[in-house]
Amino acid sequence: MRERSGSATLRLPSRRPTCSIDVITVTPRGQQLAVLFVRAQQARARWELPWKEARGGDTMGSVARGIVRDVTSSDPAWLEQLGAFGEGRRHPSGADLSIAYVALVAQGVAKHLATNASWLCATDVPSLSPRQRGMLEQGLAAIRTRMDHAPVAFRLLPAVFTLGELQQMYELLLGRRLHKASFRRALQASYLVEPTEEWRSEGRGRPAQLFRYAPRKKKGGRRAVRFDLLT
Amino acid sequence: MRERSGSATLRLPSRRPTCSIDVITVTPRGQQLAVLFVRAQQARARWELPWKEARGGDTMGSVARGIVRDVTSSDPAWLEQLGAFGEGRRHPSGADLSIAYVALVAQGVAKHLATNASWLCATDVPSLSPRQRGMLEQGLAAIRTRMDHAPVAFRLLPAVFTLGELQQMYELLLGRRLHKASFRRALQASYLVEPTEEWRSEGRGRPAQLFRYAPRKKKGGRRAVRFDLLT
DNA sequence: TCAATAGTGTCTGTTAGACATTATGGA
DNA sequence: TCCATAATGTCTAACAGACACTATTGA
Repeated sequence: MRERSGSATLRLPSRRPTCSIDVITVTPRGQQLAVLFVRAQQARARWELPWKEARGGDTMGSVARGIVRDVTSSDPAWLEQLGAFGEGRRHPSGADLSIAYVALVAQGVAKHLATNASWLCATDVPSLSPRQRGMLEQGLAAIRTRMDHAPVAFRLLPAVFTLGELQQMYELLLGRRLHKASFRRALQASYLVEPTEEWRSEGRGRPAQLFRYAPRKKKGGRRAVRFDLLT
Repeated sequence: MRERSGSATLRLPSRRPTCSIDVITVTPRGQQLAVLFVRAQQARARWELPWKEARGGDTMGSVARGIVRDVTSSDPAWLEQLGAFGEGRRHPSGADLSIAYVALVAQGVAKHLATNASWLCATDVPSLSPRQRGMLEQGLAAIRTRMDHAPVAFRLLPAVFTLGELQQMYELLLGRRLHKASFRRALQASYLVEPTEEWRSEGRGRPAQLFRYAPRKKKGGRRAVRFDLLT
């Protein structure tokens, strides 16, 4: 690395920063979101967000994806960088800075969870290091606000699903209730799903028609689905 | 740094990554946005986004703020992290990864621009390294989409301003035209400004009333300003 | 028949955007 | 008087959300 800086005064270098890649891995579990944690074998070990030391060789995204694969033995349905967290030194690794990623994993796909790994409810997370606590908070907020939910929701569902299941997935990701009629209107306008001939009965009540993900553009292009909709 | 990783398989470490802090510094200039670039003294030197090597000692945000101060001799009105960029090795510094920040500087505040620094029009940027090109693209997009424009627009304007000037600032930051009547309706509903007794004439046409930034909450709380408004 | 859930039709208040009109300065 | 710009009033189509109603199953 060139020992220059773009017109900025150069401080005396102390040392190269140490750097970790951390992943906030989230999965739907019933009516809630669960977050993936790991902890060391020893007794009284604290839960941590899974992380790995960053080295010069790999791209950050592939390291993050590898962490998810190693711990859950499944590929994330969605993976996005959250940002770099460096304030304070309080990270399980002691790294100077940490690049955080948010990953979404489909429900039940992670059959072979690593030992010492566990899904914990997002609303009741264990005590973490300050840096990982901030990452987790921002990561859950990013799921609610930053991502485009349409393509993700469908990757978290089976190939066919009821509109009720789809709405529940949206509500889980957005973290708020949606209005049923408005949800279906917006969905119809978005041309994202098409009905199948199948129906599924949950045991009581009227059976629900099954739909599949089939994005099409119609006249005037696909309308944006707003989903501001509140109950 | 502990030589462990959270339940993930550990690759053979190659070396600690080298890391730079880069800043996309943007300022309003007339009807356009201008971006801050620097270049080395030598002949045929390419323009670069200003950057500085990250060391263990400083927080990333203070390094980014220092870069803006050093080059523009003014404080940014807004500074936010864009993310970490590490794909490829093609950065002026040769750093393995770069933490990018986006900064907004008020127009005309930067009186003492560093030598070899220049504001270039955002729509006509020079050839950059692949990594910095990606950063710049995402940075300009983040200004349009990610930030909350209300508090920033006012920090980029003088203490009193016309509603036309305010709308132009919003249009500049959002990168699109707004509908005048809708803009003023939304502004009124937001309780963000209050009129002064002054008027300013631009030479021709009816003089415009001057307003000042005075956020208040009224009954039912401040309504969200949507500014989806298109001409 | 009743409970429970799926799906749909209608109504209303809100509002973005279009458009027109008035207000007020300079040339 | 004419033009340019500011500021404001009115109209309409779109739509979020509420509500009620029908449809279809199991108990």
